[in-house]
Amino acid sequence: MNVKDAVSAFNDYLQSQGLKLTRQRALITEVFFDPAKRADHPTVEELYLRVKGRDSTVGHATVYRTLKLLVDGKLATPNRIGEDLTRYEPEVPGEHHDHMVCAECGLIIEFEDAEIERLQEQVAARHGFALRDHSMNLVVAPRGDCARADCLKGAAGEARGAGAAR
Amino acid sequence: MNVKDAVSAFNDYLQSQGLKLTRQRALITEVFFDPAKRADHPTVEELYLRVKGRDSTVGHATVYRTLKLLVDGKLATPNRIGEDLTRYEPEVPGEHHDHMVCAECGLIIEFEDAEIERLQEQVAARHGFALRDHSMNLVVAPRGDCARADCLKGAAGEARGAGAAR
DNA sequence: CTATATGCAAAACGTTTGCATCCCT
DNA sequence: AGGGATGCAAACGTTTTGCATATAG
Repeated sequence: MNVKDAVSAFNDYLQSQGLKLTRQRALITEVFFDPAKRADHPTVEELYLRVKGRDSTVGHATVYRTLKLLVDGKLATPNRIGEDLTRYEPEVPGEHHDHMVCAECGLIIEFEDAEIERLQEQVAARHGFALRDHSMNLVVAPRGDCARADCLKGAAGEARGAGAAR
Repeated sequence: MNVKDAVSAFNDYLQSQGLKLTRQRALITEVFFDPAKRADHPTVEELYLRVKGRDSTVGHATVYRTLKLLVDGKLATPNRIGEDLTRYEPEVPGEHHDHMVCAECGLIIEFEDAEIERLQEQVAARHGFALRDHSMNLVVAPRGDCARADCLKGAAGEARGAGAAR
């Protein structure tokens, strides 16, 4: 999903709700879906600062409010990966992935595993429920040294969709 | 792990750190490990209120500070199951489980699945990491009506109906 | 035009911390 | 006795909200 599609999808959502695509909302969405930053999971503050860099008049509240709308419109997902801050990640409709965070350097790796998801549904079913959503975060440690920049040393990119550093 | 063992284990930890087992710390630990409440995952506020019921002089800060010590001592685990609040759960050394939360009523069910855990290790290994820890939360919905006797639907205050609205 | 959105600053929330006092060991 | 520990309230950082003004459609 490129920037233009994201803004367009957001606009569709806004219109369906009788809301408006303002200059600020478009800008925030553009910055959030900026291809150069797609791998990270910004906090509201980080996103606010990036937005501010392009338009210093945008206020804190607008970023919070817009992020909430993006979540409602399924274009963003809040994620509490670490411990404290809420991070948001750009969402590509239809795709799903979980996270792996390196305990040494904090690198966040995305992955998906169909087999695990199948088992999750089984577990829910076993308790009489239907699986509606899930979150899974693995805390991992490198085997050997952690070289920060490329913590995935030796990680021959197998498991597809593992959009780690690139 | 019963109440007495928990307090004792906490005391061991405290002594190892040159800290003291005070009346308040013992009380908070007792309340936290109260068998009648072992299934739930109290927020700091909930625990504070329960403690306050037994000794109204205990302050907010002490509960926060003690909970942090319990976490350091591996007797408690912070868990962000729903969306907002941090919930703490009594930890039994050697045991592990994940959570399933009902989107309708907020009921939290604990489960463990060896197969999923095995796959998690595989995923980590596939990326060149060793699995150190993980958290997994399933958001589920009852099939049809929630017929569970322990369905918390309508139970204000406790476990807020996670997720749902999206 | 009118409903919605904005920016600001203040409020609200959970959590932490400084400090004078208190209490374990 | 003395180094923790406590309770209180003030401080904190994040997120929300009230309000007067600005703007999209």
